[in-house]
Amino acid sequence: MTVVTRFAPSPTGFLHIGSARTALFNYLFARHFGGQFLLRIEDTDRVRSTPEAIEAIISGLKWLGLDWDHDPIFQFERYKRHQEVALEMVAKGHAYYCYATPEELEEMRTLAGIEGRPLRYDGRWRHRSQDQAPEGVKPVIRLKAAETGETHLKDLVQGEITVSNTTLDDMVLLRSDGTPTYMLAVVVDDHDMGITHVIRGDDHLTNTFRQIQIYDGMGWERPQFAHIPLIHGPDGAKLSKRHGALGVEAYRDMGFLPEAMCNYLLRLGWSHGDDEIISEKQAIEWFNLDHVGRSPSRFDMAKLLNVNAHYLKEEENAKLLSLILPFLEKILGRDLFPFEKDRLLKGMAGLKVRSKTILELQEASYFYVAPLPFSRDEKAQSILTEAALILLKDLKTELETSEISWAETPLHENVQVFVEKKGLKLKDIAQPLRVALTGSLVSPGLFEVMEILGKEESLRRIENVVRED
RNA sequence: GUCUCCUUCGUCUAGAGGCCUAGGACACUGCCCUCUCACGGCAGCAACACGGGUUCAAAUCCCGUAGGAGACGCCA
Repeated sequence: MTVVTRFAPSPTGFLHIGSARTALFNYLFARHFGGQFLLRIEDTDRVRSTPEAIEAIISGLKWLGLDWDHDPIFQFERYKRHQEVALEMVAKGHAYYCYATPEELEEMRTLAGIEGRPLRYDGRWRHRSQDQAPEGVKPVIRLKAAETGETHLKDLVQGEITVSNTTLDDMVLLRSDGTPTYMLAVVVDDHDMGITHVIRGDDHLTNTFRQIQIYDGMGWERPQFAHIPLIHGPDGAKLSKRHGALGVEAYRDMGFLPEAMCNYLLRLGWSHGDDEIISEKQAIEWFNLDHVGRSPSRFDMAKLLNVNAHYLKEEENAKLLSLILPFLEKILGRDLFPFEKDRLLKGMAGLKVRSKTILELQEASYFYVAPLPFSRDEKAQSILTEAALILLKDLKTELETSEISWAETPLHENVQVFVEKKGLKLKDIAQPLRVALTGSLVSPGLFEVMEILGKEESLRRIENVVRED
């Protein structure tokens, strides 16, 4: 049997981090078994579904590299099929028309709440005949759920779960306007699409028992279910916007790499022994549902940052350059010259080990192309004492006249000798020199920077601070 | 309220009755490296929710208790 999984988001907002993980698990599971991963947009809520949200979901998935098979299926386009199934359920005696008004239902729930009963529909139209239908009320179609016995579910993550059928309620399958509810549409679509494994958030776990009633009523084979725990915020409560329930594009904008996001999300709730850094190839090879945990996990920005920093270090320099280019060109208000790109490319190795995100990388790299004079903060400025400036001036003269080749190691040696002759240590000139070259107290290694900037530019930068007074 | 699920360091987790004096990673602390900041290396801190069983032996199995989460819509 070929494995077929699906990701079925409702386009009512961005692709948030929990959904992204669900998509990732479905993707990996399908790829692991050489099966198919399908995308279905659940847009039956006509009021809340938007084209922008559809776009956000699709671009989010693409960014993460979770490519799906075939064209996406839009659930709303299948509403006739859903109606057909609802009617068939009525014909088979597994569903019935209900004429209760929304006000009536509201009242029913309030009363149940007061009396401490479950907040469920009481089945008042279950046994009434349609001749008693009130004038002008359009009915909904409700499931005629089993009232006795138990329903068993062997969930691939949660294990065996049994629920008494007395807790099931007669949920709405078809709304009074003829549109299907989620409960009906998922089941029909999952069945028609040949989904073999439904991997979704465990907020759907209790729904599953109700959905099983539809599979059974229609005589359809049930798929395998795997309900994965939700992601919680750092405080253990449901993930909210305050702590990370952002769209994946927000993480992209914060400077995270898609590989890092996937790796982090994968390890949240799933493990493979002590492995932490897992490539996509390896993830596909290793992933299955056996090692998905059953308890909810908390979103931890610090760990995400760490994983991102790792992938940043591994990433190719040219790729990183292409990621920071738009930022630099925007600040400078012009395209970069080839020699500037060249500098950045050479400097990338030293820059990327010092950055955790692309945003940090952008800022850290700016000095390589920034125009003189640098804007310096107070601390950097305070390093440039009179004594320091004299020292820099001497150093400049020394470097100008020296015949050494302008490369990291000889520069290091040369400057070393220079300070020692003055009875000083390298650290005595290091910070002033750094401020002159980069405008900052923090940067890649001095001599690496000097080599990359070249003799002319390095001396120009030193001259620039020396001349200020 | 009713039903269902969950519970190992602060966080993510390893752990399928003896390999557990409970391992790894992040975070944190200290040291080393050192021109700054990082990186890297070394070391440290730190957990089986609680109470009963079963067993020669339990983090692992069973039962309670507590705490947490989810579901209970003509939302998905």
